[in-house]
Formats: sequence, C-alpha cells, structure tokens
Amino acid sequence: MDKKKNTACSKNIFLNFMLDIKFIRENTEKVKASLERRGVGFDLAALLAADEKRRAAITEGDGLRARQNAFAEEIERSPAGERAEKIAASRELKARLAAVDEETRKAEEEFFGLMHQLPNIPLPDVPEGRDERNNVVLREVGDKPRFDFPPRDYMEIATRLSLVDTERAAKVSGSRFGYIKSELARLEFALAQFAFDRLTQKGFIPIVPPVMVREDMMAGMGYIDTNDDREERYFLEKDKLFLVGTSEQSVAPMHADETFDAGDLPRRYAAFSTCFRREAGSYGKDTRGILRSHQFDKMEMVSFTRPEDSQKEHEFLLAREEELMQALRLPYRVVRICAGDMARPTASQFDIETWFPGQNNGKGEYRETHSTSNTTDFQARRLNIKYRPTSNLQPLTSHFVHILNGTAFAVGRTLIAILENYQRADGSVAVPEALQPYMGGMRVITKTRSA
RNA sequence: GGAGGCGUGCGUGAGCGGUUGAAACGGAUGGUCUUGAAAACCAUUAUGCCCGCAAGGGCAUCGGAGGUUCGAAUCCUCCCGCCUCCGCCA
Repeated sequence: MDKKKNTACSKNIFLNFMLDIKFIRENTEKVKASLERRGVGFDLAALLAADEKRRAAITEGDGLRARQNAFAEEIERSPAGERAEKIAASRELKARLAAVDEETRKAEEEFFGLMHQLPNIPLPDVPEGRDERNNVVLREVGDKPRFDFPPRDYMEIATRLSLVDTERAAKVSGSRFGYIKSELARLEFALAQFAFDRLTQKGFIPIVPPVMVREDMMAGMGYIDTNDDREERYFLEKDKLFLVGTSEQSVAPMHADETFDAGDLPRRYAAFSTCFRREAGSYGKDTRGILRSHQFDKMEMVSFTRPEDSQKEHEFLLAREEELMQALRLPYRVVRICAGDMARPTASQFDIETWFPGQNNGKGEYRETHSTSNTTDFQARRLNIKYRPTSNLQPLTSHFVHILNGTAFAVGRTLIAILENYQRADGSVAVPEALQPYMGGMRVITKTRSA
C-alpha cells in the first residue's frame, strides 16, 4: 500500500488553489472568458490587485529576513565586544519585519479569499450556456420498452411486491429514507457484484472506502467552500467528521500529498459506498419513494491520470457507464453539461439520464442517474497530488495529476429504473439477463412473501 | 473512556541554540567498468514562494500554530495526527 504521510493538516492544502495564479496572470483574458462562460460574476481585477499587493509584501519581507539572517551570521562571528551594537540593529529590524508580516498576512487573506471563489476553467468543447436548459443531448441509446398496459410507477410496483417500505422508514428515521427489501435487496448486491466484475476487467481497483471524512480534508478539497456546500452535508459535530455525499470525497483524498510514478497512471478505483445527502432546499421535489433519499448506495469510478490523458480518460469513464447501462438494456440518453451548469471543480461533464417509463404519470421521463466529471488539476492542486515523469532524460520535476470521477451505478435509482423498465403486466418484474447469474439464476421477481 | 509512547527528506535513522536544507545508511536515477547482468566506483536525488529576460539571487519548510532569542529541527505553550496496552464493541 502506498505510504501515506501524516499530513492531513499540511499547509500545502492552503497554498495550492484550483487555479494557478501564474496562469491567471499570464492568461487573464482566457480566465475572464471562462468566467463569462460560466456566468460567474467575479472581480478578476481585484484578484490581480490583491496578488500584486501580496507579492510586494512578500518581497519586502523576504528582503528584511535576508538582512536579519545576515545579522545573525555576523553576530556569531563577531568578537564579544562588537556584538551589542549589531544585536540592537537586528532587534530594530525585527520590529519592522513584524509590521511587514502583518501586511503580508492581510494581503494573503484577501488574495486567498478571492482565489477560493474561482471555479475551474471549462474545457473548450464544453457547450455555452447558463443553466440546464442549455445542456446538449448527445444521443439516445436503447429501445424504450413498449407496454400493452399502462406502465406503473416504481413505488406501485415495489409496494405490490413488498420491495420497498418508506412508511416504516419514516417511522424509524424520518422522511426520505427507505427500506429496500427482499429480492430488491438482493438485486442491489447483484448490481454491485456485476459492476465490480466489469470494472475490474477494465483495470479498476475495487474498494470500499470510509464514508466519514475529516473536516480539514473536506475543506482542503473545496467541498465545503460555500454555505450551500455545508448545508448539503451531514456533519458529526462531536467528532468533526463529514458523511460523504459521494465516495469520491473519500477516494480522491486517499492520495493527498502523494506523488505517483508516471507508470502508475492511470490509477482507477471502483468504489462502493453509501452516500449521504441532506437534500436541503429540495423540499418539494420527489418527496415520495426513494428516488431522492438522504441515504443511498453508489458505485463510483475515480481516476487519476496524467494531464494529457484526462480527456481520453473522461471518454473512457463515459464509455464504462454506457457499457454497464447497455448490458442492463436500460434506455438512456447522454447529456453534455453546459459551462454554466457545472459544479465549481468541474471542467467538463457528461450526465446520463435514464428512461423511467412509469414517471410523469405513466408517460415516462428521463432522470439523471449518472454523472462523470473531469476536474483536471483543480482538486489535485488542493489535495497536492502529483506524478513524476518516468523518463530518464527529463528532469524529475513533478506535476499535478488530473482527477476524474463517474457514476458506475447510483444503486437506488438503477433499481428503480429496472423496476419500471422490466415491469410486466401481471405486476411482476423481470430480472435483467446480465444480473441473473448474480441472483442465483432468478429470472422474475414475483411476490413471494409479504412483510 | 483510562494509561503510556511517538511525529525529521523517497525509506530507515542521526541531530551540542549558531556554515543543519539538514549526518549516515538504504532506495531510486544517470554514468564508468562488463558480451550482458551483478558487484564495485563516481555523480545526481526535496518542495513552495518572491525578485530577475536570463544567468542567478533571496525567503520559507524537520506534524501544525504561537512564543523565547540577534539566531530554533534543537527551549517553552497550545493544537493536531499516529501507535501500543486496558476497557467497550460489529
């Protein structure tokens, strides 16, 4: 296993940013354009001014420190009689240094504050647009099922087959929880096994990660930069731990403060974990059933790559998502997310929306089930994750890796999709062929027992 | 929850308050030698920031933050993390 240094509080986290300030200085126009593409109001001029103030203060402070150091050296070499004078001069210098350092601290505070608000730069091929209305449907894949009966909503199916119980979950845990039962519980693990099998074949390392993450890690990654971010997370006050909203939050920081050998890249993980979301601010939405719960399980892919490989890797992750969906014969469409609709760390994003024939009063609709993002070096900078080129000829300077993530299966929603797409007239549900081996050969879920 | 111990570079591991960015050994990389390899020998082996067209110069960093001092890896305070034993527990 990789050695992990005990540097969770490493100052690197606070010195690295989503974007490189040098890049911003040298490519101000580009950054400006990217902010416009995202529709983010941000005062670049203020940032550059703060940067200049900060650098001036650093330069001055470093100069004073240099003299201070020179004094110390001189004093050591001076005969005792000549020391007093120099010590006095050095003391004076120290007072000035304190003032300059305070100036630096203030300047950096302002500078850092602004830096942390900067989002990642959208890649060039990301479509323009402010919000989800400008997302682009790239393709629709798979045949939507045709029913010679009115398709039912998954809760109707699940209730009839005793597969989901939200009433008792409400009694025990409150709203937005559910018991997944009987064959549906088995189907969850079939799905997980199936995904592990397929992804392992493609070089992913299966992993079950911690679902609680330290505050400093979460902060370091920029997952709790804003109040909204914090609102969405569960936080255990007593232990200062966050529950992950997605396993990427605990898988990506696994390699914080580490340097990969280039030969180790790409490094791919398939992580199965429970995810926790407060769903603050979604009170009216999807209140029924388990489409949107506080707790669900998810198989997530996370990749670390060299910068030049990340776009290829992004397509690779999308291909895995589609492959899995096609294997289950679930109809879906691929959506390219526009610049204004992406999360702050994201430079490029595809979603998969799956066809749910029972939704929308039986007319069916697409709902988001997958999302894959290329965060380029945005998170890697904050997490201080680098790689070292293996070439002997090149100097061994290291660079930031690129980090990507993608949903293999959001288990809950995939189960729902199966219930709705595989439902039959008699109320039973067929088991997707690809999952049958993981269900002991079971082909149909019928009501076997009530609970 | 109780009791101890520990945190130095890629690793192991030295470090008296003053050429210690940091010994030594190991590892890695390059080279010499060799038909090839091994061995041996030589060399290289941090990161970030600031100034500079560059050459180069400077500053910082020995878990973190403060403090003492002309000067701190070395002294003081607080914090964090890790480990071991006991208790509890799937």
